Amino acid sequence: MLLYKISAFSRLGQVSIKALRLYDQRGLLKPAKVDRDTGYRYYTVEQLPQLHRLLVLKAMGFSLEQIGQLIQEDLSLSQMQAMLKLRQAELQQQLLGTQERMAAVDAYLKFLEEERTMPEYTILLKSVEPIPYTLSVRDTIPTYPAVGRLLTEIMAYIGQQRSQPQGPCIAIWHDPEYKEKDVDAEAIAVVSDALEGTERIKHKALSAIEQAATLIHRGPYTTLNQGYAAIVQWIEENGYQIIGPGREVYLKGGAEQNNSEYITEIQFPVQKAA
Amino acid sequence: MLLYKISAFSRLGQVSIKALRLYDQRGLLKPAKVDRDTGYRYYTVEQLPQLHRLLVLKAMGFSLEQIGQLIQEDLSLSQMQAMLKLRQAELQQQLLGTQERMAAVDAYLKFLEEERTMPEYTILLKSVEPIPYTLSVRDTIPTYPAVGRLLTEIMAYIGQQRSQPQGPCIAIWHDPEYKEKDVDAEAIAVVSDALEGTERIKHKALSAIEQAATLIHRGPYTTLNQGYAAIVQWIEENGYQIIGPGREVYLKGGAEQNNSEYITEIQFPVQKAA
DNA sequence: GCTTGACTCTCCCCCTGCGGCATAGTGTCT
DNA sequence: AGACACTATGCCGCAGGGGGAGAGTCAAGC
Repeated sequence: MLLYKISAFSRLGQVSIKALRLYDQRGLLKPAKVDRDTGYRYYTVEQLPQLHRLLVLKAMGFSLEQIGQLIQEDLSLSQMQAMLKLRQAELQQQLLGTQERMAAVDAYLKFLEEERTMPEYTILLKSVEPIPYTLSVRDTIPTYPAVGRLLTEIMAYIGQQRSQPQGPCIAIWHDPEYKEKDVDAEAIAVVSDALEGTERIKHKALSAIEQAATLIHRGPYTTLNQGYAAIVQWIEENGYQIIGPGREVYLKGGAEQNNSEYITEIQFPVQKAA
Repeated sequence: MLLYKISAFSRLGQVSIKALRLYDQRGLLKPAKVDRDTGYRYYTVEQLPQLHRLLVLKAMGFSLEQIGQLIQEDLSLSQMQAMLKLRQAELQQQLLGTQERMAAVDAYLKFLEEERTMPEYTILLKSVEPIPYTLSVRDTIPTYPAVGRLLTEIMAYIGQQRSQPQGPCIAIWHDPEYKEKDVDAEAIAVVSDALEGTERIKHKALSAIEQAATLIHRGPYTTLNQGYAAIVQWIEENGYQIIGPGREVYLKGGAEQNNSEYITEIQFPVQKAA
């Protein structure tokens, strides 16, 4: 049987020498013979079909470890099918991921094309972690800014209990639609675990948001509506829909209405529209 | 200005501490202040919008190095657009790659579903490297196996020149369709660079194939038609079309017709059908 | 037989974007 | 002052090899 040295075999199989050595090391394709003295690897053409199979599986995106299992001789048909289906699902996931990235790039390009200026807002799709310990007051308030009074109320209670907030304040707007007045609002402060609530100030956990469109707004509260316009437009243009109440996170804020240094994060739970 | 330690800032921004330290090191997001003595990093909420921008770009799939360029303050609109378009093209490539992998997995699964048996042939889509120095005879021959005589002719010439073939023999079938007789065939042997040709035995370079569907067949030449059936079916089912003459590479072969140990690679130049 | 140049071997570092772990120094609360 | 939670740096690992160093081998020409 004619033996080929590694470079000849590499030309026959159109695979790099480095790759062949790696496949040997990983046990995917052992040379037909290895010289005991010199360590030289020798291959035969009989191994080309094996290499071919290996490359086919690699072209499907299997990892070398998976390929190692797949080229076992005793692999049953159903095992093969199971791994293929798994790979199919993974590829589907990857496809969705790439498509989302594409959509984000496209949207950004479109924005630059139309506005001819760097965007003031960048919308980020992300998951929002749950917060296990919070104090919350939910009430109907006359106008949006009035949520400040609910927050003040909670902060007063926290101070009275000789404790401190453990993170930024949060507001949740429960109305399914925009309302000018009589807003169903919830004010939330993050607290340490030991602090208990009252009848009005309830202790609760704030749930996570699997997928949220988020935006960070800089400037006074009076300009928040610009941020809302941008995020709602983004959600529409990117084929998502709002599936829950929006949140505002007061990363840097206070009681004044027009302090231009405030920083607020707007979060909307969304999902891909059908 | 309120300073946050790294874990607090990591919670605010929903980014791991490890990532923040990496971004610092790569110059993507330097902390507002670093304690000279302890090395502690301190961040401000002002940096949340920056982090946000960074995450947006990351969600588009940019590498950290690219992000480093993209968040320069003096980046012009057109530079931004150029990088976005580049990224768009890369993502498009990635999308095509994943779709091809999906198609390969799907085809394999479908085969297993229908045949309920491990396939005898594995078709691999790959590029074929050019071969710079070859001797070639092209002629019309009565039947396919008669190409052996052309090859014998070339080998005799090579031996006469006191040289040896440098790789496997190759045949190219130039007929645009299958023909029973009077086949337009080309026989090719790989030689070293110095060897010159004759009037009949021409010295030429064998061009590369950008994308070829390839299959490795084991068995006598009389069973090659099974391999052809499999590869043609695969090409049709996977939405490709043949765009050039097919090749046979005699990886292990000889003059006999029914030697069952022969190994032959079949190559068809293809492209995605419109 | 000897030299030369082309191959081949094994090792080690590098790439990405962090996660995990080890070890040592800090901050804060009782 | 001790305990515990944080933080720092630094090293290893990941997948699939690429690149290169340093040393040993092979084949051909003289």
